[in-house]
Amino acid sequence: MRVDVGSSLSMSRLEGASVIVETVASALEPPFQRPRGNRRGHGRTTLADVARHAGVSPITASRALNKPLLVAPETRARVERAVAELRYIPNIIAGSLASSSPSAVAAILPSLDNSIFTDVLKGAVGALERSGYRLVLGNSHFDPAVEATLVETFLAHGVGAIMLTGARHAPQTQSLLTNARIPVVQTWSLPRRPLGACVGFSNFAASYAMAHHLIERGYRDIAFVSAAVARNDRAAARRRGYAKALADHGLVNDPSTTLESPFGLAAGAAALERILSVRPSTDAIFFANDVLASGAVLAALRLGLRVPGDVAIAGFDDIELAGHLMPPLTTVRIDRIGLGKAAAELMLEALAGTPFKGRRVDIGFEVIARATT
Amino acid sequence: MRVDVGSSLSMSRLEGASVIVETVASALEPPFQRPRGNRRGHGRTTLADVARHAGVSPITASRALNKPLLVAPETRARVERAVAELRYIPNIIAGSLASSSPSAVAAILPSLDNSIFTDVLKGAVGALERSGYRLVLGNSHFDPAVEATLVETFLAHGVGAIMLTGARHAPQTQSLLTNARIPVVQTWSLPRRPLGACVGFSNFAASYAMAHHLIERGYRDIAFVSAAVARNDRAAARRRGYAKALADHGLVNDPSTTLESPFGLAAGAAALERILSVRPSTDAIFFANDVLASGAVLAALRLGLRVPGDVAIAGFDDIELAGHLMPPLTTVRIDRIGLGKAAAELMLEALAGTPFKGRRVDIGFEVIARATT
DNA sequence: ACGGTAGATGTTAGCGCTAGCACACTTTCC
DNA sequence: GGAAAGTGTGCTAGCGCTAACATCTACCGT
Repeated sequence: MRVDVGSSLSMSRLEGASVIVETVASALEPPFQRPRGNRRGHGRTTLADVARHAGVSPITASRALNKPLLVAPETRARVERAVAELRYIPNIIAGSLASSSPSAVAAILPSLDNSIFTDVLKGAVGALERSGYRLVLGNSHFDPAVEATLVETFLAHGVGAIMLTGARHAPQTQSLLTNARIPVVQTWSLPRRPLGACVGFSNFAASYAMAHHLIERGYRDIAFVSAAVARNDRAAARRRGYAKALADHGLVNDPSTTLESPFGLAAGAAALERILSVRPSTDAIFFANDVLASGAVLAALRLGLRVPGDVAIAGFDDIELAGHLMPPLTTVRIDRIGLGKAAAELMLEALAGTPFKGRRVDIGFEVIARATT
Repeated sequence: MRVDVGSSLSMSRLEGASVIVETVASALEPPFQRPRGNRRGHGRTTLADVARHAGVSPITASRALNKPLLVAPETRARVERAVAELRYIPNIIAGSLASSSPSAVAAILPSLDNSIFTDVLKGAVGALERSGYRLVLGNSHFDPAVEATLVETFLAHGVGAIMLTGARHAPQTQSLLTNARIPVVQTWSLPRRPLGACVGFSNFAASYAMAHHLIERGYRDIAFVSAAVARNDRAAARRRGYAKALADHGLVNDPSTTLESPFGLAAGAAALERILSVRPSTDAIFFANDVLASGAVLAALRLGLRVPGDVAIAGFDDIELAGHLMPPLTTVRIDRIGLGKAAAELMLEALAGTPFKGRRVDIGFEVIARATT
């Protein structure tokens, strides 16, 4: 295994000491003995310092900060004053080691380039806001091996729950997760037998619906572009939904106009040009994500192609840009913020003890017919 | 102080145990005594278990994993086998408490909605990849109070260095940072007296250059739109640069066409309409970020306005969309990935002991004249 | 042969914090 | 009025891991 790159996003709650501006920490160093062999030379203020300053035991100081209701108001006030005067910053590392209770949950996203994932994040952060759990985020770059390493890292850091994207994961990921016995939420799709719970929608059905919409509009010579299906089970499901719709209506599904594409506006533009050169009779292109579709719409404008006159274009996701394009893009709307929120809430419920295993939350989808079809 | 929402992105290095697929952990639980009063009922495999299984002392097992060169190859192999067989996952929390050495650095960004910040992230993650430090990311939502709380949280978590966005910070942030005595890198601007080091460019000069470009092209009735300057020192500096350029060329700087705007394509569109209604004679609009400018270009297309015929539009940042618009957007290019990389490298150097304080790295800017002006 | 040095492993003592219990010292109740 | 049930605080003993030192073995040169 090699170096792994991940990323984490955390949300946290921290009681802040009001800050006294003068520097007092060293002046107030207690004159008492330090245990010999004390290794910390850096002298960061500890809870013991605070306790001494407040004239209470360390455990009382700890309680005053973490379980204020168990401490007499007057004692608590003394501790709080000591905290402020010493500019005490708790050592959360030590705290969570001692209590061995998770203080964070993790989410692993395949990318941060696409705003669809940051929207999910937004929803999750919102739901976690008042929970007391931080959210740590990993970026798997659509690589199952990186995902597995991230899972391992997060387990090593003691997260209480993990949110994954998609239904397909490395065997190692699954065994790590099973072994760790922590709640897992899969997002963006609805596996029949989720690892823990899942929140998503039927990518197959959504894609089928969009393909159906195109066929209904009268398009007959349709092309399809998605991300590489090998690394992306959502893209794979969308391609299946598209293929099924074509088959159900007796249309040919030409493999030469069923493309896999990298990500980005430029890639969408390239796919458009490629398809029109491979098969000029194409009358509609269904892109399995809006960034590609937007790239194509913008390219059409540059090339002087009329949309949908010369070629219709449909997308998937309903990103902000979709509605601002000229013409505005037909797409499939997914409530990404709701998805993130639901996933986070499932994790919180699981951490609170609610039965969780096997729950499947369908957030649905909506075909938004705008002007590119 | 209140609940704080942040976010973190981490990059990490973790030696992975090769995984044996059958579940062996419980079967291999050592038959030996457990110290009485052991509080952990969950039975996660510890390093002590591994050591026992390998027939060595815990410290040797620790060394075999963390300082392999200090351990005889044969012993190391035994430990590694034990790790694999027991599916041992190290407890990083405990490790970093014991060693009290930082294992992460933090970056605080004002937003994840704008791809310019995720680009910086990309650069930073790249530089940190092989360093052994994780990167933790906080999202301040352009709020200095949230930033202060994030700083506090990160200090509580023991990060070794912090990267901030912009030059302006709450007094509390500054005092926390001074007190913590850890390296701080400020990004996106070049304060004369940085808290630690800084990496950025002159927002004033870049903005001046773009305004100069517009004036040079013959535009005389120029408007300016930026984010709210009160919460964004970069926007403030850009507005000053714009104003200076106008003044230097004897042009009027009409306050009624100097706008502050929320973020997003829709906001850019609204700003365009607002300016053209307030002052129909406006011949150019300089947007201090590309998302607003792009929203305006797209809106112009919808409204049937010719760009630059009816109104010229300039942006700032050079996001991907800028080059794909029709017409492609004139903007200021910033090497954001390079910025993130340089900032991360500064942190690493500081952690390695290189003198650091006061270093100012100018990454420059480049006016990209495309077709909207 | 000897101390000397390097290499490999173990012993001890915490890192800073918090469960779990123990211990006053109330307050409440029949 | 005495047991029962709080309330507030402190002590002890770790959480799982690792720094620092101590050992304990080769192996070295002179």
